[in-house]
Amino acid sequence: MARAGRRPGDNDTRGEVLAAARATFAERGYHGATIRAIAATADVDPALVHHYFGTKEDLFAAAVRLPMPPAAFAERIIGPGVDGAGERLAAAFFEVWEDPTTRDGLLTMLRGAFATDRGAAVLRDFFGTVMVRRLAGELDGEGAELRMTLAASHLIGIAVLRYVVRFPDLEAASVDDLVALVGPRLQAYLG
Amino acid sequence: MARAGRRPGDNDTRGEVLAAARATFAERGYHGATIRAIAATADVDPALVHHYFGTKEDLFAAAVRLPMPPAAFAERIIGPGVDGAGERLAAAFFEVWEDPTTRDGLLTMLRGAFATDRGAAVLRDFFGTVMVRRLAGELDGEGAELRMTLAASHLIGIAVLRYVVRFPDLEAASVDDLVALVGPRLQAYLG
DNA sequence: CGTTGAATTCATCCGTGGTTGAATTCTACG
DNA sequence: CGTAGAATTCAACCACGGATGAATTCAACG
Repeated sequence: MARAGRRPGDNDTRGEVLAAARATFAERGYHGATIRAIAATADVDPALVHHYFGTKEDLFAAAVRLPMPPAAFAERIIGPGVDGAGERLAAAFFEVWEDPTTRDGLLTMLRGAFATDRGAAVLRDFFGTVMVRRLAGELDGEGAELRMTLAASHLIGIAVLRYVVRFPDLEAASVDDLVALVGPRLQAYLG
Repeated sequence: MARAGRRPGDNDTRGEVLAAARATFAERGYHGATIRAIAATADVDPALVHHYFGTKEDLFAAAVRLPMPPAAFAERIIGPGVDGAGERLAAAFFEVWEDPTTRDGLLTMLRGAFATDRGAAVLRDFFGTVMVRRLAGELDGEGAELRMTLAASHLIGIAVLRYVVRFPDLEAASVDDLVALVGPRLQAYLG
């Protein structure tokens, strides 16, 4: 079925391919996700994937999506001041990770950091530029950058255990409980 | 060079292959590490790898090494009581991760958790049985298991950023500084 | 020394998966 | 309508990498 040639009607196949790529990268990681599998998910020929996105690495780059403009993200955390920034950070973190729209893109980025050097670089950049440089700039005291990095590392670890490894205790916990527990620990690093 | 047949002398080739496997898995992850690359590192024919360790998955299982008997590990942390357990946990964590002997095995386990379902299961088991069940059992208060899991997640995150992604701020920090900063946050979860 | 078995390499097979260029079907626009 | 170009599939190539079975060299032991 599905013979050669353009399909009738008005359709956004490119978008479907991209969504399939996100879902597949998120679920199986860079190497585990094959172009063929992505194409199958999008119900499309593998060649079409290349037609739209070029090489697999290009497709990966297109699939990595940040939840919101990084600057806005940082602003939202630190804008109201250092007080309560820990809880705001935790809340914002879970907000984007729990949203099915953005989760796949984030998972793709996180898993990518383990799969390819370029993926690791993406994560380094994201954290370096946005989180640490911008947020740590507002903090007082010694070693603000290191403290900010440690706060970020905690969130990374939670993402790993809750969304990748699916550790039962963490997967079962409610977001409210998590924010209540994690927020103060983050605040301890920031204050 | 290296013609067919047994090599003269008394040598532990099997051990060298295993070490090469650990190093390669640690550096490139499960999929990135090829049997051929491992064999080349050990200066050996690929077939020999299979001869000793069977399938690639078997080799991976052999390469994942825990730093010490998990029970002993847990005992060391919680044995002296809840007081100071946070610092002891942090110290023990960095001890095994900074030791080049054990680091490759741990990296293999951590990266493996991202690459294959089985790898994720290994990590789940390790944390589930040892860390959480054993350690959380000694804690007081509500949600001891979740709190313990969160403490563990922080350590995982640090491992990711320091040893996998190689985030500069974290890589540059001294172990003493890290223990001093992280210990109290872990203690906050435990107490 | 001769024989057995372990250690090691050789040659090769085969599946998987990224990639490509040509062919086919549709839409848009004159 | 006719033609240009975009969307889509077809068919195939080719490299990489895991796996295997036979052949070769050495050690151990009688």
